[in-house]
Amino acid sequence: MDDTLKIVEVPRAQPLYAQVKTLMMQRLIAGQWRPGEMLPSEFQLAAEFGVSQGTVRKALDELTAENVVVRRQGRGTFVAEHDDHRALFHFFHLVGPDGERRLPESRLISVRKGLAGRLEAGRLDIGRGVPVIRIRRVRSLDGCPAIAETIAVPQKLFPDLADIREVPNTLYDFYEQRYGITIARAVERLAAVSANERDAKLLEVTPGAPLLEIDRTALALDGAPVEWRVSRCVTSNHHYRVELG
Amino acid sequence: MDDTLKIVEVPRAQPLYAQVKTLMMQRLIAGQWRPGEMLPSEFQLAAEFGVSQGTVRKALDELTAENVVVRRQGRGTFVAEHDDHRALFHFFHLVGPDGERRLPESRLISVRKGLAGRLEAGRLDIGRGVPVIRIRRVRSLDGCPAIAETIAVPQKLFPDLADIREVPNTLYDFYEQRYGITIARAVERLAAVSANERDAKLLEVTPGAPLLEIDRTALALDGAPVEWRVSRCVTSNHHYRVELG
DNA sequence: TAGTGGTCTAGACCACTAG
DNA sequence: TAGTGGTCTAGACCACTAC
Repeated sequence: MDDTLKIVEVPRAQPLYAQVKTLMMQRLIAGQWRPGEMLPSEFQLAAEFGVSQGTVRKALDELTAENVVVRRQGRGTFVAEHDDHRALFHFFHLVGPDGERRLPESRLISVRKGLAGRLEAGRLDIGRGVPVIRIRRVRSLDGCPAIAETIAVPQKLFPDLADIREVPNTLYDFYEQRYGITIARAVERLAAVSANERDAKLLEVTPGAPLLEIDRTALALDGAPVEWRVSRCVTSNHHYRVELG
Repeated sequence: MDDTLKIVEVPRAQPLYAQVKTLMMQRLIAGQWRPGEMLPSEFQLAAEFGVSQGTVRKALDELTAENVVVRRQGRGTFVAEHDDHRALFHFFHLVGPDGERRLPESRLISVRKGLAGRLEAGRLDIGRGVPVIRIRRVRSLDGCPAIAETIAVPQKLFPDLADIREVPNTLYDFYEQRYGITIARAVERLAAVSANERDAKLLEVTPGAPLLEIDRTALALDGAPVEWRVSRCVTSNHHYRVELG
């Protein structure tokens, strides 16, 4: 077709399948394909990009491995969505003594507007003094308060978040549905700290008790940081689980 | 060939490439292909297994993704080895404030024989009272003692380990070269704890100081647990880094 | 130059899903 | 039954490595 994008300009700068993958990624970032939507079939995509079905498949295989799309035999290829299961499986690593994950319950403490401090500015890659929204909450596991959480996001990306009365338990699908922001990846920094007075009150432990601090920066599809979250966790009944390849 | 293994007995119980992968994995576990060795080429493997080159490639792609083999264009496919880089990159997650990894230095405290207690028996999947070897050491980062480590392994798998005077810094390549045991995967359980008297002395902190406890079970190629390691870490100058997909 | 893995194609058939 | 992804094949050419 005339309006088909020419992919190869300088031959073999990148493999064809990588170019196709980049083009599809760009559409996903631009919101041309929305979460939950079905993508065109392999043959349609192959025709559109002017490559073979196998090349499209290789690009889709990589996007599948990165949890960007989900493929279901007989049904089609869909843009990945943030449901409870994904939140729990990919972004929540606290498990009980049995190794089983549990979805925590949340109690909202406050939602406030503010201006980015040094740390927030660094983590969110914005300037100091830029408006942010801060959320505080306590999350419970098995009925016991276990996680004291502070969340900071740029106000620009989440315009009316500060006016929200009830914040849902799993935030990432909320970000996606209400603000069109998909959390694709995250980096966590873990350290052991001592509970301060406030932690102690919220988590019902003695001041000075050891807590696991999880400092998470969450990134959107395009790699930009969009949320900074610090969770202080009681680990007497739960632990953080990591699998190493 | 006459002695070629027939792969398909019940057609399509598993995809062909998965069967090929399993067969190759069995050879790796049996030590028929040793770490560092070169595997036959795709075409040779395809001929041997009676499948096409593409099917072998798919199996090799998965083994590559699992860090079991390493492929180098123009050279061949090799059984993965435990070098310092792999130890650092796949099995060591403590990084400095800049996010860079550093290889820690080790000071050996003791190597002792003993009998498996309840926890050791559970983690190593052996019976209580089975002979084990316990290693204690302190590891330093940037010259400061930062990790107090206790390691337990079944004596049966590491016959003369208790007689060793000097234990090398990176144990996994040592296990591989001396005992033919390849560590393929590991599961870590993280929690925050308070330093006891011994921790405090070894790590030069005050008793009660918060420490990050890393409880790791390391698994061999066949999935059997072969090492249990508990590391208590000072995280005032370093943190444990996790990337979430 | 020969041998290896890396890419790309074209086409076949199977397994699953939905109407 | 039609359409989708999943598997498998056969063959071509390229890029890299070693001799």
